[in-house]
Amino acid sequence: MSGTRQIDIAIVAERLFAARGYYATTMREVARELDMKAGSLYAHIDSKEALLAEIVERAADAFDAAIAALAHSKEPAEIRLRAAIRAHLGVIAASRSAAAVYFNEWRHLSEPHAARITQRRDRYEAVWRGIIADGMARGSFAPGDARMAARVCLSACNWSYQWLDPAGPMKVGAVAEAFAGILLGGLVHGELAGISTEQQ
Amino acid sequence: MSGTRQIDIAIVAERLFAARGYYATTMREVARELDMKAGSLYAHIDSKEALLAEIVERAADAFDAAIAALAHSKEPAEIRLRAAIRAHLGVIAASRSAAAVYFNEWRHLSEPHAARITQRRDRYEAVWRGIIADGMARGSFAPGDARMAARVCLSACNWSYQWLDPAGPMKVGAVAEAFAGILLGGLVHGELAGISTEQQ
DNA sequence: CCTACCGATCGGTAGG
DNA sequence: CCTACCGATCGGTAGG
Repeated sequence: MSGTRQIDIAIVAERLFAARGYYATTMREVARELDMKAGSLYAHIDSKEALLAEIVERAADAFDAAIAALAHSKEPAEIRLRAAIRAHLGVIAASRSAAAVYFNEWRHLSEPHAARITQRRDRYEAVWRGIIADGMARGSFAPGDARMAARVCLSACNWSYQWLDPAGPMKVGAVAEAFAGILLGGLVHGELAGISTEQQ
Repeated sequence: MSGTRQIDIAIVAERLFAARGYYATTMREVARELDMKAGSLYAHIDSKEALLAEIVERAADAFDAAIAALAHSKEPAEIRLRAAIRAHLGVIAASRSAAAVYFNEWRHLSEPHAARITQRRDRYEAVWRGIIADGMARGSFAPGDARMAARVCLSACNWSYQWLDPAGPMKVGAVAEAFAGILLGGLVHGELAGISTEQQ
């Protein structure tokens, strides 16, 4: 279940699943990068899908862990949201391929598992929504639809996995500051009112 | 090349590619939804990949067309960016599955084609960057890194394909207003300075 | 961890 | 547009 060889396999699979996609990656490719034969992989794993499940679940763990301390913090909402942005981008930067698999390939999990991931993602989003709703309630953010505002923030942060590169010219902390500057600026000073209830 | 039957095939393929992914979708599934046999598809299309290429290219056309008038408009940057957000979300809402294929499956195109799509996407991003740089130069947006700011805005808008639903409780126009409220608020009033050049 | 292999299925074609 | 089929390749297993 957790031998060192099993970890090697997961690392290679994570990279290939991220680069080519789950279905486009064959177990023969995974084996080849480890100088093994495809059949030998199954001494360490149960199935290709179990491998995907493990990678996705571990990525969800990383996101959860990164904001766990913020969920019930008593800090002001601006501080908490800024920290959440930094944490979220930090997880992505620390493992772009895990993030890519988490965001793109989870849907290839079969049914009890896919629903579980959706549920975890909903809970994660609820933490962001809670921070923003708190800021609106206390008046540090402009009043508005916290659910939609959380989605705007998370959408921006999620997509960054497409281009965020820790080895790139801009450090992850600087990218997080840019995100926070715009998103917090918008939440504090933007015109969010009126987007709340008048929709049908 | 463009018979009505060929369009039917593209419509079905677009939906299945979006729902299951390119590799996970078989030509037999596409055929089955059209009450055909798999082999018969090839009287109308050249290959599975050519079908993907057509869908992706058409989606890129839709995004380009939606902001074409904004690229060289003389309007103020706030107006243009707001219009770009509305247009972008409008394209996604009008065809979520095309957007999903465009964002997720283009990488399965083989090489001259994949590079072409990357290039088109870069040019599209450059229009957004141009609008934001213009706003910063004229002082209607806070000074900062226009490239990064454009990425924040586009990242938020792109990810919306994951949940934006024209049949949902919130109208697309209202969603666009929420996006514009936060993103424009952040660009106008946010703290964007200092994120520009001091990175490595 | 390998050899050898299995049934299933894939994209695509030939010939009508 | 169908029948019939092809070579290739897939995830996975048996038996060592």
